[in-house]
Amino acid sequence: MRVTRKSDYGLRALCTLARHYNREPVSIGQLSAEHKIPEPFLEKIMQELREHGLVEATHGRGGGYLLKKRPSQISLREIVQALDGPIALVTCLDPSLKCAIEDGCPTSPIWEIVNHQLEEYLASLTLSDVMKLQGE
Amino acid sequence: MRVTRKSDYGLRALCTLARHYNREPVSIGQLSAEHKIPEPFLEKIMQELREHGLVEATHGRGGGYLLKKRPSQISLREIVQALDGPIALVTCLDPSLKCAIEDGCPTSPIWEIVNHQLEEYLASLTLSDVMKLQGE
DNA sequence: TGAACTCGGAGTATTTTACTCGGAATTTGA
DNA sequence: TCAAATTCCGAGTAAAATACTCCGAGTTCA
Repeated sequence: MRVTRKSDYGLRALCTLARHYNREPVSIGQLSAEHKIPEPFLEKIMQELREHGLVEATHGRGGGYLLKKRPSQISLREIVQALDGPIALVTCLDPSLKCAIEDGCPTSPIWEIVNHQLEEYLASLTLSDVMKLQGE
Repeated sequence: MRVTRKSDYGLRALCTLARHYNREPVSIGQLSAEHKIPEPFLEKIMQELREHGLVEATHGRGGGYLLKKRPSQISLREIVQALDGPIALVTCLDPSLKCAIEDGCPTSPIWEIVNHQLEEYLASLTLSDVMKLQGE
């Protein structure tokens, strides 16, 4: 029942990018220094976020990453899905796998409900909510 | 973002025990056959559930497990906590560990909220809800 | 007394997570 | 035009968590 460190790190980095929204790009070096995240690992994370359309990168000197959408348009759900893959509380619910027990699985209905609830809740929270909570 | 197989298996086994509530105990052998769970693994799971007061065991021939409380008194939260440990979406929130970033952690407030929401939701669902959803 | 059970501790195998490494491509400034 | 600063990409490795197994001992009952 845990989000991976990738999602945790990713969210932290995105917070910084949210602060820099509409300003100069932020490099891996800066991001990893600010959040104490190992550089090469964060590099992978940012690449995945880019592949999923959450950030964009500019190459070369002075380059780095920027949010591709407004902070209020980026939900926790997108972030977690981008970095951890589909949200599936039990393997049954992972679309890339199939449930071992074809039918009459006694527990999948309840997990489906919980899973759906969780997804919706994560979808309702955005980077700007995260920012708002920061000062407190 | 996944519940371990222990919780998944545990819930399945508890469903069977719920059907047998106030009847004869059910052995590991029966439970593992019904749900196709490896016997020695299920044995461990049932032991943990017993240690957490969710089931009770009777030894010897004809023995096995029974629910210790009514199905409507056993929540998904208890089950998951018994088998997977504390519900903590990020390591920050695990009471047995401490957050690496002492203060000013930018993301822990939001995770705390999501975590709390999830816990409450799991607490609101009980074994009898799981049973009700089964037939459908 | 022996078969059908659980108990408890200590192990192992597998999978997932958390990272590292190195070389190529791109951009900018001196 | 060259060197520094950056991302890109593919392939790897290390560590940790999960998913199990094994075995000997204790209980209960017929």
